[in-house]
Amino acid sequence: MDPVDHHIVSLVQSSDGIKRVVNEMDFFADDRSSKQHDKADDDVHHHHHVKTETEHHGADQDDDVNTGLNLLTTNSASEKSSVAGDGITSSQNLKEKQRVNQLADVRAELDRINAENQRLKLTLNQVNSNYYALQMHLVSLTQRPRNRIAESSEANTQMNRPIEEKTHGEGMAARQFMDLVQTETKAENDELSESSSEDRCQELSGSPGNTIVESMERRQKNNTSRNQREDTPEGLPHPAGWLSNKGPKFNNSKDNEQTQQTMAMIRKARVSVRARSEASMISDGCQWRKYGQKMAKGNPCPRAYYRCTMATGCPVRKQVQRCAEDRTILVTTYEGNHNHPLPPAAMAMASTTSAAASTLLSGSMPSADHGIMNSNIVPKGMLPGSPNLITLSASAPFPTV
DNA sequence: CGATTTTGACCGGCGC
DNA sequence: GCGCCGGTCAAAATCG
Ligand SMILES: [Zn+2]
Repeated sequence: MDPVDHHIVSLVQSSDGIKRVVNEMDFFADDRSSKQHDKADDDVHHHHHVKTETEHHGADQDDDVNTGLNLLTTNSASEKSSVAGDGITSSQNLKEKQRVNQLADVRAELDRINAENQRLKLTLNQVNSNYYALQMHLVSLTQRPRNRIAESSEANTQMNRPIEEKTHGEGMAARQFMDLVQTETKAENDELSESSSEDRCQELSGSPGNTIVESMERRQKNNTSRNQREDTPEGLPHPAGWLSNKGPKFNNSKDNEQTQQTMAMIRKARVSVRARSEASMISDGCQWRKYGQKMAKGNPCPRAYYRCTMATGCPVRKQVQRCAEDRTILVTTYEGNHNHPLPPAAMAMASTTSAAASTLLSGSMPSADHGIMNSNIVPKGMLPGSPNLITLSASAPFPTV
């Protein structure tokens, strides 16, 4: 159980590749140089620049702080003028000067700290993104041998039923992945989620036994809403934990943007898995509490809403729905990232989904080896009793880059 | 008795 | 504003 998880962590921490990758990301080199000067103007400038792409909250805070300082200066200025009438001007002036200097220093310090904060935030984004990429990689690596074993040992009747076509499909899978993502993302699929469920079923049945990867995309509002919206992502799992021990410097402002987008996407990522199952719910290793059920408009099958109860406050939700006519197909859509470590069985799936989603949505991982990722992403060996896994798709709330 | 399911109410977004 | 719709809440019911 734990070994797998632990394996991930250790691999993350000790891998040279990661460190190198992390080192590559250094997109505030300019800031650092300017920061060393401690020049207020530069900092302010950067600050402003940052403000545009930061979250709402931070900007407000900054404004508040600045106004407060300004008020202070005005107050002291008035005081000075009133006192200056007495006659002792030089000492007062000096005092005043000192004070202003102090204030400037404080302000500069504050700006610097803000910049630092911002930089750390970006760093965290980067690291998270890479974490997901690596996680996916690891899953793909750990799953391939398992599948091979499963294939070799044909004895298992219902357990770990390997998907048959996998032999040559490995390289294909990834490519299909990307291709489909590209094409389908480009093509306007307005509301794939419900209305086109029939189509998807057809697609699915059309190539039964073959892994189909779709990318459904539900555009919400404008693309503008992606930059901010950084409000306490409770969905972020352990990565924050091992992040703290290191403060790597980052580079590559180009990757930065991509990373941010990727992270934003990962946060809202939806991964839908369609499986062929008679059971009403596939066991994925997590505990779920049903919190709702609705009848979908287009099809007679109700849709059930579940919430993860493995940890209090885990934001992960999933909805399970049966396909309209082919009732044997069960569509499970996961949303969010787990708050807590998952049991390994669940990890096989969940990490795959989230990580695959990250890859899907970002198109290409920032500063990660693309070559190694071509391994099979689709989870195959699953929990006993779990049906053949047919499809996996991810959706982004906005058109992918 | 605690956890989970059921199920109608409720709510926010969106199109008219 | 109104009604539809997808999604969630929460009280009651049910389960183990
Ligand atoms: Zn969870």
